[in-house]
Amino acid sequence: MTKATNKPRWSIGELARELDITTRTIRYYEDMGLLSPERKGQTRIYSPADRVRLKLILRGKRLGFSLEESRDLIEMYSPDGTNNRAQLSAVLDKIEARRAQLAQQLRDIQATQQELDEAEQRCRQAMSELES
Amino acid sequence: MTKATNKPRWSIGELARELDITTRTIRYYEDMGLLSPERKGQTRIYSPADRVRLKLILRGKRLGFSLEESRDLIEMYSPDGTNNRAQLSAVLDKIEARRAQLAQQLRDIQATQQELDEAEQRCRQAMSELES
DNA sequence: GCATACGTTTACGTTAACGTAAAGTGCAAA
DNA sequence: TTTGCACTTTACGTTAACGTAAACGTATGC
Repeated sequence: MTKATNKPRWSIGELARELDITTRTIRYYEDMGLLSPERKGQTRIYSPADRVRLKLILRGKRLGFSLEESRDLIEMYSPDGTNNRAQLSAVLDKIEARRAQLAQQLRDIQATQQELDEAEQRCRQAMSELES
Repeated sequence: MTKATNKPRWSIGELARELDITTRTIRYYEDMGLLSPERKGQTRIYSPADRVRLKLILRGKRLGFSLEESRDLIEMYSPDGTNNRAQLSAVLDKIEARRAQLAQQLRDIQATQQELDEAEQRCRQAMSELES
C-alpha cells in the first residue's frame, strides 16, 4: 500500500514569495541545470525535494558560492549515478576539498567577529569619552 | 626618539605574488577606493597598513563579500572621521548587522559540514557494499 | 465578455570584478 | 646603447547572475 497523503506541491510564485526571490531567479536556476520541476502542461510544479534544492542553493549564495559550486555540492548529497569505485573516490576527494574551504571560512568568520568586537569596544569608548 | 627601524615596503608586484592575485586586481581595488598607497613618482609603494587592508579584502572575498561590503567593514575598523554621537551610533548599528550576518553564515557552514559528513558516510557505505 | 492574476517563452540590458592588450616610462645589466 | 624587466595609464572585453520588457496563454470573478 502506498501512502494516501498527497505530497505538497508549490507553484513558482509561491516559492518565490516564501523564499523572497523572483520567479526569474528560479527559472534561471532551472536553465543552469540546478532544478528540474515537473510540468503540468506548461506550468512548473515544485515538489518538496525541489524546494529543498532551492533552499540549498540560497544557503550556498549566503556563503558566497557560485551556482556552479552549489550544483557540485548538491550532487554530492544525492547519490545518483555514482556507482563505480573511481567515481566514489572522486566524490570523497571533493568532499574533503569542500571541508577545507568551509574550515577556512569558519576561521575567517571568527577573525571578523573578533575584529568587530574590538571595533565595538573602541566605538563605545569613544562615545563615553564624548560626554564632557 | 623615533624608532630607527625603517618600516617594510612592498611593490605592487611583490604583493601580487605573495597574495596570489594580479596587479590588475590591486589597482582595481585602489580605483574602488579600498586602497591608497604612497607614490614614489608614478610608482605605488605599499605600507604594512596597506598590506593589512588588502588581506582584509581578500578575507572578505572568501566570505562572499562584495568590495563595497569589505570597504564598509574596513571603515568600521578604522576610527577615522567618526566623531559625533549620531555617527558612532550608526557604526554600532552596522556592527550589529554584520554580526547577525556572520552568525547566519556560521549556521550555514555548520549545516553544510553536517551534510558533508552524511554524504561521506553514504559514500563510504556505497564503497564497502561494492566489494563482492 | 472582460479585467485581473498568474503562468509561459524570448530576448535584450545591467552590474561587479576583474582580464587583456596596447603603448609608454624608468632603471639596471650586458 | 640597447635589451629587458617592472612599473604605469587607458580602454575595450568578458562572465555570472540575474533585471526588465514584450508578447502570449489560461483560469477566475464580476
